[in-house]
Amino acid sequence: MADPIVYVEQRIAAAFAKVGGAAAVGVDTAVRASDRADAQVNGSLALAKAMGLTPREVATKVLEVAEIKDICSDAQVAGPGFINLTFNNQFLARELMSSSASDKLGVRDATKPRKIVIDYSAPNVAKEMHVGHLRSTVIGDALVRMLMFVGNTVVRENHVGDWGTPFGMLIEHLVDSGETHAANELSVGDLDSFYRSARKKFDESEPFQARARARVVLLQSGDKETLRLWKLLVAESTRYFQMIYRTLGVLLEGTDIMGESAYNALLPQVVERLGKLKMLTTSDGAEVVFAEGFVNRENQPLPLIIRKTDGGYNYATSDLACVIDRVERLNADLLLYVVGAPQSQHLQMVAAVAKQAGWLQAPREMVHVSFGNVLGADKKMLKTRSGDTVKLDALLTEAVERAAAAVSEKNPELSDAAKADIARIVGLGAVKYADLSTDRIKDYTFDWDRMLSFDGNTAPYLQYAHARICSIFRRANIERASVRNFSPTISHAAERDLAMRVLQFDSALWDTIDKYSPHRLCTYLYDLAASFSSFYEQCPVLKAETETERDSRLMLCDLTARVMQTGLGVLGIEAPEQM
RNA sequence: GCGCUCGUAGCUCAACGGAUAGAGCAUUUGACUUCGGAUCAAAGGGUUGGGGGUUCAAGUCCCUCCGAGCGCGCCA
Repeated sequence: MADPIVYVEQRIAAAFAKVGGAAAVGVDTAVRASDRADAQVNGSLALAKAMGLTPREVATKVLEVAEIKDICSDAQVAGPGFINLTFNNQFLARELMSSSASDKLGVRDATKPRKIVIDYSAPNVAKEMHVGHLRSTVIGDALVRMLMFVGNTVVRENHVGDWGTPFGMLIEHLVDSGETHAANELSVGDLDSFYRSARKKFDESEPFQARARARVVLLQSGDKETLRLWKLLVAESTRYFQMIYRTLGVLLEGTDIMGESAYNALLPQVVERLGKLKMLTTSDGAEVVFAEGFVNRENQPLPLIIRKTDGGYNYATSDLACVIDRVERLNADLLLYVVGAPQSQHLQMVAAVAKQAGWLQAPREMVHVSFGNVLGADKKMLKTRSGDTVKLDALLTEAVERAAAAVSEKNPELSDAAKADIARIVGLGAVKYADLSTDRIKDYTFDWDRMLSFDGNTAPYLQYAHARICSIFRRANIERASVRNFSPTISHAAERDLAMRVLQFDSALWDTIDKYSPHRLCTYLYDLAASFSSFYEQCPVLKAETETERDSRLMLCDLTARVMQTGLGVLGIEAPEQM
C-alpha cells in the first residue's frame, strides 16, 4: 500500500472508534487530500452532536489517541473541527520506494476480483461507425484496461447490430448490386452509401419493399442462400470494424464479437421461461411484461415487448437473452453496458425484468455506464459541414494529420518514421483523451484546436511531461531501471508536491474504477503532469547540488514517468519517449 | 402530459455532502548563456439558472419554478 492517505485512514478510523465508541459507528472517518495540509479528516463534525461535545473537542481527543506519530510530522485541529495531517518526509520516502518496487506502482489489487462482462462499441453491420461509437469504444476500452489492471477477469463483448428487419433490405440490395461489387464497396469502408442506397430503394419502390420483407422471413427461417448472403454482409463489415479498432489501438478483437444474432437460439427460451414464471401478458396481440414502476404517456403501465404481434422478437428479448447468457454461461457477476444515455429507460426495464425473473440476483449487478453526446461548435450533434454524421475513420485520419503538422513544426529534425509514429500516438491520444477527460454523463464539445493543444488538460500536455522525463535519462545516458532502488530524500517543496502526487495514483485509479468515470484518472494525470512541470522548473535533476540529491530526483522522475505511462496506458493512450 | 439527464468565470471543463468553488483557453504582466519555452510564475475575472427546505456544513441531497437535451408499445 503506497498511498499515504489510504495508509493513515485505518489508524484514524481506529482512533475514532476508541473515542466515539458506539456513537462512532457509521460516522464518515475518511481521510481526504486537502490544500491546507496533506490530508484532512472531517469525522469530528459529524460525531460531535452524538457525543455532546464540540467538534474541536472531539478532534482533540481523536488526535490524542491516534497512532500516527511515526508517519505524521504535524497533526492539528483547525477551523470548526477539521483535523489537518502532514506526513513526515521519511514516511513519504519509504512509500515512494515501496511504490517504485512494485510493478503496479502501489495500486492495490481488487480485494474480491470479479468476473465482469463489458458490452461496448456495438456498431451496426453495413453502417458507418461514427462519433457515438467512438465514445462507447474509447470509454469501454479504458474501463476494460483498468478493471484488468487491478486483477478482475474481464470479458469483452461487442454487441454488433447484425440482425433484424433492415437486413431484408440490405440483402436484396446486395443481390441487385452483385456480390463482388457490394463486397468491394463494403470493404473500402463505404458502408453508409451502401446502406443509403438500400434505404432509398426501400422507401421508393414497393416491389423492393415486398422483396425485403420476404427476405427477412427467409433470413429468420434459416434459408441457406439467404444466410450465405447475410454472412457476406457481416464479414465485410466486421473486417472493416476490426481495421478501425486496430487504428484506434483498442483491445477489441474479432473474437469479442457477440452480435445480436448470437442470441437467436436463446430467444424462444426467454419467452418460454417468462411464460412459466407467469410474467407474460398478451397486450394488443404482443407478448409483453409489465415491469413495475414504468408508465407510458397516458400514464398506463409501460410494457417491455418480448414478442411482437407478428411473432418476431425484438431488442428487449435479445437483451434479456444477453443477461441469461452472461450470467448462466459466463457466470459473470458484473454486467457493464457502455451505451448512450437515451437507452437508459430501456436498460432499466430489462434489468427490472431480469431481476423479477430471478436471472439477475444480488450481488450480481447490471450497470449502465451511460454517456452523453458529442457536440459540434454549434452545440448540436456533431455533423460534417454537409450535415452528414462524421465518419470515424475520417476523424481519426484528420487527428493524425493535424498532429503530424504539429510534430514537424516543433521537431523538424526527427526522422520521417519517428514523426509518423509520434503523430499517430499524439493524434489518437488527443482524440481519446478529449473523450475521456470530461464527465461521461455530460455532452461534450468536439474541438480540434483545444484537444491538440499542448496547454491545459490535454493528452499532448501529459505526453510531453513524460517525454521530458525520458529526455533527461537519454541525455545523461542513464538506464531508467538503474535508479529504481535509490532511496529518495525530499527537500524542496516542489519535490514534495510531486512525491505526494505520485503516491496518490492508487486512490485516483480506484476512485475512477468505483465510479466507472475515466475523467477522474485524467484529472489526476493532469495534476501529476502539472506537478512535474513545476518540479522540473525548480529542481535541477542532472545538475543537482549533490549526488544524493541527483539520485533521489532521478528516482522520483523515473517513478513519475512510470505512473504517467501506466496511467495513460489504462486509458488506452500511449506515451512516446520523444515528441 | 409523465420520466431521465444537464445548467458552475467571456469560452471549454473540474470539484467522496466539508473550510476561501478550482484549472485551461482568452485578457494583462513577468521568466530563455541553465536537464526540451509543446514550459513555468503571477494578476484580474463567480449571487454555482431563480426560490424554498434538510444538515454542524449544500454547486452537490429534497421540493418547486425557469431553460436545454433525450426518452415514453411492437426500429435497434
